[in-house]
Amino acid sequence: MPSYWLMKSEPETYSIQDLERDGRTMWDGVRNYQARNNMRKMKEGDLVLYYHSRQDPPAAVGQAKVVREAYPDPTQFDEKSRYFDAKASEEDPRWWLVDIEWVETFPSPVALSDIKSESALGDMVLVNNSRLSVQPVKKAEFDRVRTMAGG
DNA sequence: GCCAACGTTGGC
DNA sequence: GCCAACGTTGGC
Repeated sequence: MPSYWLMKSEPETYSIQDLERDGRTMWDGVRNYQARNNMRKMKEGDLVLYYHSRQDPPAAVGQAKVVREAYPDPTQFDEKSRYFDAKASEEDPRWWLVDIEWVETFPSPVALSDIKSESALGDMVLVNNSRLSVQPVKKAEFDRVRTMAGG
């Protein structure tokens, strides 16, 4: 049985349309331990709500699937990368990532305001800790958001 | 673009 | 190990 997650991205950086075009991507650049730890718990086949932050309105915009379990984020070793981390080494990586694959772009995105006004979604991490960029979601929450997205 | 909330760093 | 200073996130 898959687990469910929510991953945030600023659409200007990497949108659901970019993921749809690319098919799959490496979720690099996460530099928060809690978010990293969540990625390390992910299993192949887990499902992800794709969320656009810092857009108007912020919204859940689609669905993705974990296709490769956690491995070291190569950008932490790349001095030219903005994600370079001098304290990380190949022997002792700090940052991990997963690969995800596009599943669906929602026919109608579910705005944060709609999520907040849905009482069944009141316990979502999204509603209570707005900063965590990779977070667990309950199956019932995932299904509810999917239903609200129509189509 | 502002700024509150949160996370991290580093001096002590 | 505390906590002030700083940096980042992300809703508004």
